[in-house]
Amino acid sequence: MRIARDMPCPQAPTLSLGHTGPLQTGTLWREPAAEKGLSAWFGSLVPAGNTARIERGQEIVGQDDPALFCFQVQEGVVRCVHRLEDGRRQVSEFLLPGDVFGLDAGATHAFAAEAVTEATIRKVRFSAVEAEAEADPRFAQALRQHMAAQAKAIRGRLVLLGRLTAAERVAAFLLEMNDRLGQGPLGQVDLPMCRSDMADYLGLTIETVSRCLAEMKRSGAIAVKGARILIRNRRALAPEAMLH
Amino acid sequence: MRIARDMPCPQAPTLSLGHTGPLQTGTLWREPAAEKGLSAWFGSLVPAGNTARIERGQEIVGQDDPALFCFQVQEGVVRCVHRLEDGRRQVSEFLLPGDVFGLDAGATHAFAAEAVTEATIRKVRFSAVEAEAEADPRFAQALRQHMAAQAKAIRGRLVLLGRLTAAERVAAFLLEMNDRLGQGPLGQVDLPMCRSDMADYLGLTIETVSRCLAEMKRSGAIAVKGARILIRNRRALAPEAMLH
DNA sequence: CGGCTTTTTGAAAACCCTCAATCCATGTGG
DNA sequence: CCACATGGATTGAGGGTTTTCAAAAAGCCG
Repeated sequence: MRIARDMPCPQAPTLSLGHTGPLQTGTLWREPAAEKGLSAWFGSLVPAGNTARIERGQEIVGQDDPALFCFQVQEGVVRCVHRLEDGRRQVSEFLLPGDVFGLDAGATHAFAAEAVTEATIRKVRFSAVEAEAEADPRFAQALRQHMAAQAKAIRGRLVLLGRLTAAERVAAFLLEMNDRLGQGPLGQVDLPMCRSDMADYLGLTIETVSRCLAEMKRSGAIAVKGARILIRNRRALAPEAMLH
Repeated sequence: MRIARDMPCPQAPTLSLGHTGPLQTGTLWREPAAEKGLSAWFGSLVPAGNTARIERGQEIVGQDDPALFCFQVQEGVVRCVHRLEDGRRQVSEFLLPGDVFGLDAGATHAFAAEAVTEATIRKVRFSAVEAEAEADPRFAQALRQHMAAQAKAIRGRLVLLGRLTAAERVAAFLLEMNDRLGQGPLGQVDLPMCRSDMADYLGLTIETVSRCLAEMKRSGAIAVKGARILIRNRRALAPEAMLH
C-alpha cells in the first residue's frame, strides 16, 4: 500500500538561479499581440516590498489555506506539494524564478507550496490581480495565456505519470529541467531538488530514481555527480516514446 | 515496455445524459459575484446552429491541430486523448454535457477529442471568446474561474496517477462519475465509457480495472452489471487515503 | 575526524502487466 | 427461435517492473 517513508528532505545546493527563465516560451494563445508574458506583468503589479524571504523547506502556503494571495518566485525554487493523509506525497510542479503560482486556487489552495531552496517570494493579493485584469485587457489576456500554458503542461504530466516507464519519466525530467534551468554549457543540469522531491514529482520512489540515473550513467547517456548532471547524449533520453 | 494493445473501442450504451451536470460546482474564485458559470455563458455566445453531430468514436479535433476553435458538449460524452507514437494512450479528461474544452490549447491542441458516445458539439471560434472576454468583464471572470477550476481538477488527477493504487484509482473514478453524472437514486452509475477508456484515464490496463471492480463486488462495496454500477457502500470507496 | 543526512546498491516481495482463454451480450442470418 | 459471429468484459497463470526493506557508501558540517 506504499506509505511514504522519505520525508521532506530540504537539502541540495542552494543555487541562486540568477537568470529568470524563459517560462511559457512559445505558447501564445492566438495572436502574437501580447508580447509581455505574465511573469513580466507581475513584476510591475505591486510596489516592490511585498516580498518574503523563505528558508529552505519552509512552507509558503498550506494545503487548503484560503486563497487570498497568489505568488511569484523571485529567487530560488519552489515545489507544489499534495499530501495524502497517510503521508504519500505528490509534487505537482517545480517553480523557478519568474514563475507565478497559486492562480488556480479557487476558494482554497489545492496544494502546499514549499521552498526547495532558500527563496524570495512576492505575494500578490487576488483582488489586485482581479482588479488589474478588469483594468487592462492585455493583462487579462496574459493571464489567460498563462493559465492555458500551465494547464497544457500539467496535461503533459498526466501522460508522464499514467503511461511512461520509470526510465522515461526520469529522462523526461532531466530534459525538462535542462530546458527550464537553461544553465550554461551544453547539457549541464544542477538539480536544485533532492531525489525525494524528484521521486514525488515523477510518481516513483527515490530508489527507483537512483537506479534509473545509475543505468543512464552506465549507458553513457549522462554523467552524475551528486546534484550535478551532465547530459552526454540527448538522443538517448528523448527518443521513441515522446508525444506523437 | 507496455505497448497499447486495446484500441479505441467505441462501445457502451448510448446514454442520452439529458441533464446538464452541475459542473464546476463550488469553485468560485474569490467573489460570489459571477453566479453564471462558463457553461451557461457559452450557451449564449454563438447563434445556435454552429453545432455538429458526432458519431461514437469519431474525432472532434486532432492532436496538434491548430487551435481555431474551442468546444462545448451539448449532448453525449467526449474524451480527451493523448497518444504516444507507440500507441500508448492517456485519457486526460471526460467531458459531459455542458462542459467546455479546448480553452487551454495555446497554438495547437495538445490532445485529440473523440466522442465516447454519439454527441452534439458546439464549436466556438477562439476569436469570439477573446472578443467576448474583452467586451464583458463578467465573462472574462467566468473564463478565469473555469480555467482555475479545471487546473485544480487536473492537479488532483496528478495525485491519482502518481500516488494512488489501482484499487484507489478505480474507487475514485466511480465516485467522480457518480458525482458528475448525478443520476437518479443513491449511487447508481451508468458508465458511458468502456473499460479501455477507463483504464487509459486511470493509467491502468483493462484487466486491472476489471479485477478491481470484481474485488469491490466481492467485498460488497458495489454491484456490477456491465456498464451499470451500483454503489452500495460509499464509505468503502472513499476512505483512508483521500487528499488530506 | 565523527555524526548527520542523502544517495546508492542489493535482495526479496508486491503489484500490476502481459498473454491467453473463457464468458457474456448483442446482432445477424438461417 | 436458435445457431453463430462479433466485440467487449472477465478470469487465470506467469512474468516483469517497481516497490519495500535493509545496509553500505558518499556528502556535508561542526
